[in-house]
Amino acid sequence: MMQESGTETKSNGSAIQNGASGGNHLLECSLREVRSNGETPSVEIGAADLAHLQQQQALQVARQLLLQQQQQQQQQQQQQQQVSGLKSPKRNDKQPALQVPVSVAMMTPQVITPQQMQQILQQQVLTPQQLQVLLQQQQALMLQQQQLQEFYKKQQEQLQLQLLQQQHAGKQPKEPQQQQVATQQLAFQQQLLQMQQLQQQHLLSLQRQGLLTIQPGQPTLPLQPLAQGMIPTELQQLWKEVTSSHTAEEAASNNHSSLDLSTTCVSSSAPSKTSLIINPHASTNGQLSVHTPKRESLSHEEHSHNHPLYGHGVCKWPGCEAVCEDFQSFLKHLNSEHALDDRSTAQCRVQMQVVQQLELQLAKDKERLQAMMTHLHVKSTEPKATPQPLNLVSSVTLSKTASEASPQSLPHTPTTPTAPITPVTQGPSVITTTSMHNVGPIRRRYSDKYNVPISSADIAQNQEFYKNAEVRPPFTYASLIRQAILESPEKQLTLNEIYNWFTRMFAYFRRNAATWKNAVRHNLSLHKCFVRVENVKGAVWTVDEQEFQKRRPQKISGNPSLIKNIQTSHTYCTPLNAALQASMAENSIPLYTTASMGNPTLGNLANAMREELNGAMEHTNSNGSDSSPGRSPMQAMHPVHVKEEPLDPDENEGPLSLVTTANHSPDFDHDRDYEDEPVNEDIE
DNA sequence: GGACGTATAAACATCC
DNA sequence: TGGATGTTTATACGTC
Repeated sequence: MMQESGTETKSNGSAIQNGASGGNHLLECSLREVRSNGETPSVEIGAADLAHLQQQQALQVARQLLLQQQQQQQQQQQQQQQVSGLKSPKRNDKQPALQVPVSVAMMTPQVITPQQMQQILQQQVLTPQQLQVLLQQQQALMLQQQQLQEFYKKQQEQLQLQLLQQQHAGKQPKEPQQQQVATQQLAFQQQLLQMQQLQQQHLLSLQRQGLLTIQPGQPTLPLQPLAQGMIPTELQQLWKEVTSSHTAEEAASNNHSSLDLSTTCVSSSAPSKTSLIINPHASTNGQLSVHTPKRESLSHEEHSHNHPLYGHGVCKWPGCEAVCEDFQSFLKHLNSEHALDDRSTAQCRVQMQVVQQLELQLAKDKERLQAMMTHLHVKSTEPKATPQPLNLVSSVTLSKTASEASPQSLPHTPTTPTAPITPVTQGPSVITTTSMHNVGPIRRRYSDKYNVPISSADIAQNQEFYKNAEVRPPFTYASLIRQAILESPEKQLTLNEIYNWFTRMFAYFRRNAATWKNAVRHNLSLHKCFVRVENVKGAVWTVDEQEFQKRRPQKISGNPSLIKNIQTSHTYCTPLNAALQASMAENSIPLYTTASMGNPTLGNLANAMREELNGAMEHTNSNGSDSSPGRSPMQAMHPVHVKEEPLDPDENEGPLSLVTTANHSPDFDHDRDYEDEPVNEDIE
């Protein structure tokens, strides 16, 4: 037992340590690889060399600029002559030829691409702090670059527009216009050049700080197209999946087609409903039309059901949550507030990163799970001989299609009583693929380890996570309903308010409403602890705590081994949150690691763990007398339960699954009786 | 193997 | 009349 606890704590601690750097996951991985390899940079170049190289590069860019400027002017002159010489309007079709030929170097001032970053990391030994500095500066530069790029594209469009007008007019003097165009281009290119130089200086400063060394064999941060540098192949795919609909909508509504993101999205090969929205034939001059008959043929109702950015009358654009009464107003809101501008694009990128991080986290947790299972498998196969680790893995990697195809036949809960592993019971691994991809109403069983009564602290700590990630919360319906009711000011809610709480608190319950609402109603009716009260407004539901406690008696009262038990239970309950936090922190998910979870540094996590432990001990010593303002019903019920114990002695035998028992293995299942929820309640 | 708890699905009744 | 609400039953699964 103690050994197991120690193992848990230890592994958890390592997870925390991994997350302590707070840096990019990829960087961390690379860093760890580097460290594990024990490699050191073989050759370094000095600051002077770097500066020299960069100067040369800048000169080269400038030369290219001049050359392109000349070519461009020549080209435009030719174009003008052609346009003025020909009467056919078909010439307008060749507008793309008027695209200002932007040098790749121009569009990509020296920004370190992820690949470059990895290369660098593979050669350097950087501290997490250095990495963070590097990353922050890099992100700032990327943002600047992105803004410049978009500005440049707007300029291009304006130029095209002007040129078009000029061509249609056909009488305007061409030379001044052309000069103006050239002047604008030159000015902007100078801006870009300055930007590039700034970034070079930034890199130089990094190099001086010892954050960056570059091997002479390598080009100094080769200039690559932005699209290649910032959106690797996987990221593009991810982008397609994640943002296909909304970017398409935006692209259409804003009549833009030049943005890389939009085009990337539109070109997605994955069949999606948005492919209907976008009329492929409506493209004129490479631009998407705003409204097409095909698009209008889809009812708003259908849109409102399908649009990932709209749900429950609320705009789901990250950080928006504007209330839109109907889909029409939502569309207006979307077009007005989330038009294709710098902010929206930046938010898209952020979202993209979030998704990427989640994917990374998933992959990492899968690995960790595999390692844990392998470890436990080896240990536990000795006494028990029917482990099925492969099944466990396969259940985790179930595809959505497979899950939906034959939900019953698949091992959603692959644990068998004899299995030494409880696969999906690690805290973070609540984010299983099955739950992530579980769309249809799949009948699945969650073990009691999942169906734990909710803890206010649990939900508070992971609130943001469950709000955003479509992960099934590891709590029973009854616990969730109770939590919803108790969270309300008057400790009573109408059914609809309970529904709203579910959808508000858990992204998971924003799907399959019929299923879970039915379950909610079923639970309300089934459990005596939920009391229906006729109110002025109508019927409201309240919680009868005594009844609720009857269902889950606490063995804690009067138990001589109380302290030990509390500690034991704490050993199990802490890793859930800590592991979840560590996992999040490890993968640097800012969304979930800021407000809701605090700063997931090693120190903070350690503090949190200590506080939890202290809370448990205090709670133990106070013997259930709770002084917290948010009175925990559990704690409040302790005396009541003492009274009831003689009435139903059998309940003492029952499991006390008041706390997530996520990390324990069947080897110590007998300790479940001692798990206690108020440990978490105290924190809140 | 049975009791128990839970999830899911469905049928049905009632009310607005 | 249809949807929301509430009740009840059946079934499946996991744990003890």
